[in-house]
Formats: sequence, C-alpha cells, structure tokens
Amino acid sequence: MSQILTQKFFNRQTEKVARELLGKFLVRRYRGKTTARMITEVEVYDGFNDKASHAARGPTKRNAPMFGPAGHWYIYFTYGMHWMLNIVTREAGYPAAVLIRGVQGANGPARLTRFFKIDKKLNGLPATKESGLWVEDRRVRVQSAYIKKGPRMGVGYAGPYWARRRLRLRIV
DNA sequence: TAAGTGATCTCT
DNA sequence: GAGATCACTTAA
Repeated sequence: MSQILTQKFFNRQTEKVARELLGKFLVRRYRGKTTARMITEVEVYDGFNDKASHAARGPTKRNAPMFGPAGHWYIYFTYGMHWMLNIVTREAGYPAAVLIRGVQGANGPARLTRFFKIDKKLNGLPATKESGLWVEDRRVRVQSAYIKKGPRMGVGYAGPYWARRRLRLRIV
C-alpha cells in the first residue's frame, strides 16, 4: 500500500517535512517507465533569514518557486552541469524548500537528478502523477536513532551561524 | 585537491 | 555588459 503525498504534507514546518521525507519514496514516470527510490538524505532551506538559502536576498527569477505554494518542485542548474531538486514547503509568500540530496542507489543531489532524468522541465510543476515526479509514503518507518543531523554541505558563504546549523538530515 | 562548466546574480 | 559565484562530481 502506498499513498501519494499531497500539498497538505508539504505545507508545514520545513524541518518537520524534511524529517518525515526520510524513508518516503521519490517516484519518477518518464517515457512510460516508473522508477522509485527511497529518500535517504535531505537539507532544509527555510525562510527569508536563512543566509544559505537562495531566497535570502529576496525573490528572483530563479528562486521564484520557493515563494510559491507547497508541494511544487524547485529545480535549478549549478556548476555548469548539475541539476538540484527541491520540494517547496510552507505557504505561498514564505520561501522554503527541502533539497533532496540522496536516494537509495544515488547519493548526491546531482547524481539523483541524473539518475531520474530530472531537469528544468519539471521546475515549478506540482509533485503529482501528472507532472511525472512525485513522492509516496510506502509505510517505511525510519526511527530517530537512525537519523543523523549535521551541517549543510557547501554553504560556508552563509557565515558561521547558518553554515553550522544542523539542517542536513540523513539515514545512517 | 582541483578542474570542469555555464546559468544566474550583482554590480557597473 | 562584465565579472564572480555556485545547495556538485569526478578523477587523481
């Protein structure tokens, strides 16, 4: 039995969503084939004040989905070759998202997007079957003892406070 | 440890 | 319009 996560799931506190996303399944339907992998690692980017977030300096063309409603994808291109996948949380107007950094068999945010054939075509689309990329609850329970929190990767530019906050969660 | 790679952002 | 930056990966 599996259940597709709806907007309601994502329209909550970002840290809570991130915590509960661990153990859920990222599901991709692409050219007639469906692939699913369990989410194993995520990072929180929450609010206007988070200096590590793209939203820290207000809305731009790129980060627009972060300011939109929950349950939509925010996908951006970086380092000239990598796509990053985020799911938007919280209500419209409040910029927040969870970066999906790893699934079983594809560790690393850019590896996972390559694995699932994810690019800008999905940016801004909702996490539903219609868009071809969504998240399912397949009743896997991840106990807190198996979740490790640590500082987010590659955000040293955000200053010590925001760089050190333990907003990266992964299953160990 | 460092190179690769190009869109996006922030100034001029 | 130019220059810097970048929520990374790979190969060494």
